[in-house]
Amino acid sequence: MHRWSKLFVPTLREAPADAEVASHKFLLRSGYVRQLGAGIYSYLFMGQRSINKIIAIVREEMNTIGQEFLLPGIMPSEIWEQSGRWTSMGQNMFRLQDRKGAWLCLGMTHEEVMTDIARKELRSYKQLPQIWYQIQTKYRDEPRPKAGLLRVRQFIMKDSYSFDLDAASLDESYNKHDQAYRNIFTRSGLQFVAVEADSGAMGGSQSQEFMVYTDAGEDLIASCASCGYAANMEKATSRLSAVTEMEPTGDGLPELVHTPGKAAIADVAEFFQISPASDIKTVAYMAARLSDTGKGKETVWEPVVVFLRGDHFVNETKLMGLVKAGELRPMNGEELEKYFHGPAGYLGPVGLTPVKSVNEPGLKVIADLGLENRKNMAGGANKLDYHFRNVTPGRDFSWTLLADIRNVAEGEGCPECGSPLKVAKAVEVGHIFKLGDRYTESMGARVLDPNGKEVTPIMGCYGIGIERILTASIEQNNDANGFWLPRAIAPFDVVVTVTNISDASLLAAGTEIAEKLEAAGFDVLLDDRDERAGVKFKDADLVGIPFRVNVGKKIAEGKVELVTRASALSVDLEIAELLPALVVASETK
RNA sequence: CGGGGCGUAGCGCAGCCUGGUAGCGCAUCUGCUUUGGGAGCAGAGGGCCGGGGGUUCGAAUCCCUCCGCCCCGACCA
Repeated sequence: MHRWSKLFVPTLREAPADAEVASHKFLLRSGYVRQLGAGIYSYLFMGQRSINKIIAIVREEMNTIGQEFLLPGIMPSEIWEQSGRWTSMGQNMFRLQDRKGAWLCLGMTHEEVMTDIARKELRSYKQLPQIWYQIQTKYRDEPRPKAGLLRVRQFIMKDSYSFDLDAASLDESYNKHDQAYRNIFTRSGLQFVAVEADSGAMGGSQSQEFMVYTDAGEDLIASCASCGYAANMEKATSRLSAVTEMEPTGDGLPELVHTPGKAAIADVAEFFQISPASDIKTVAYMAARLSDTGKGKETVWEPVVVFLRGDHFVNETKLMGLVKAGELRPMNGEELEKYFHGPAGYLGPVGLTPVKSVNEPGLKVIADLGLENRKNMAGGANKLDYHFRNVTPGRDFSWTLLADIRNVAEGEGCPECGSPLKVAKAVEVGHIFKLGDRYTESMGARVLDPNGKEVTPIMGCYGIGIERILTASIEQNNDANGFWLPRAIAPFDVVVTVTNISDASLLAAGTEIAEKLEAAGFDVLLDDRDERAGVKFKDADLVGIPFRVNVGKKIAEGKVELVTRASALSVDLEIAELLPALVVASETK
């Protein structure tokens, strides 16, 4: 049992001005955390207690499938050079030199170290599979830390790594994590969804994110209420309803039309009296690709042009994956002139000569699936103040690749069942990922298979953001007065508020009740501060504790109040009824 | 990195435009009263006005520069 009068719980009546999202405000106001720098926070008593509870859940579930390690937080550059990530990680990695001038980095993830252990120690298929995990601080020099603990430069991550002999075995390791993660997030009291995720340009076959819906989130999730389909916007697809095609004019071939000043999609659509869905949107990029020039790898910028329906938007994550680009930027005027011979606003597909494969150097044209089987569309003529009509994809222009390259939009048909999709913001709390041999191959991890043949084990990696579980929970459970956490991750299960400690009998009764609850297995905070009742009620509402017991004047009738923070419901109970009532209440939470 | 904003007491802010040596609310400390939803009265303490440079008789205020923090976009637990 802890006595509030002896603790350091610096609550704030007002939120600091630079706190924007609910969890950030409340973490500060409740005295859970204090900020040291951009994306760098100290966890105080209450925050640390909550984090410890989250870690305990994670550890317990992970121990059912894997073995806990603790790897170094600082490491030499060599292993990162071997995996090729010393350069590809770029600015996100904190780098430093030791006194001898040797380069080191702070750990932002631990594939390299785990693989280093694996390659030095694993010799036989008989040692596989392995699942190794750790709960450890990660350092990432985020370009933009924000939203309190949601996006920071130092955070605690549970990261695990599996080593398997073959794909079937990796499936098992992956599925074990899937189940463990579901257990963890369920026990943490989060409303979450598992979604299909983008695997990134780094390769890897399958990837799933665990998301919690909240407006503070940075991701967009498309989901279907009727069949359960859910995917990150980076990956989501949809069914489109048919578009009524325009009637062809003249001989039905592309016809040049004078469209002075009609540069925007909406203007063009209005001019032709068509829906934007019948206009072809042109988006021109330069894409940075790592290219093997024969003498080492080099970044080259190549033109990539996307054509899609006028009412659709390019999904740059999908695009980067398709053309294997590390970076995209819009073409500048000079480049537009070079590849289109026309100005922005009047760009179009007719007359371009795309290369045949995305691996070929030269102009790559990606057409969105929404253009498949369409006809008689409008599109820029690559000439100032002119558009074509009667443009039929496939007949009047060709492409390097026909692919899903657009963002799905709210209301479009679910790819599985056709029901309207919903799009909502969410925060990522976990990610599971099949890596394949990306690291084991480059770093030289090999084992002998049953036939005595040397093979490369394949890996999976799996992460959980510890603080994000806390943050997401606060985002899901707050009101004007503060927040409430599920008992499993709250710093205390119950706060016993003695309304007036100058009444010695009240304090004695409160202390006795607190001790009894503690003995029954609850984590109890006794609010024995010399404050007015109102102050203590306000603080209790603020700091995330799910239950409160008020010990006040009703003690004269042998009664106390049990207040459930989430519902704000209060019941008067005989002291003897309190414990059983609390047991019931905390189980239904 | 691009765009926007902000740095004045622990927290929230005013003062800056139009230079004259810093103020309000909350918090803190003392005393009395009060004691179930952030109490009342009386008194007190607390500031290199983010750092450096410049203009000026004089700078929180004007100019230059650096630093920090927040928000919006490209990245991820």
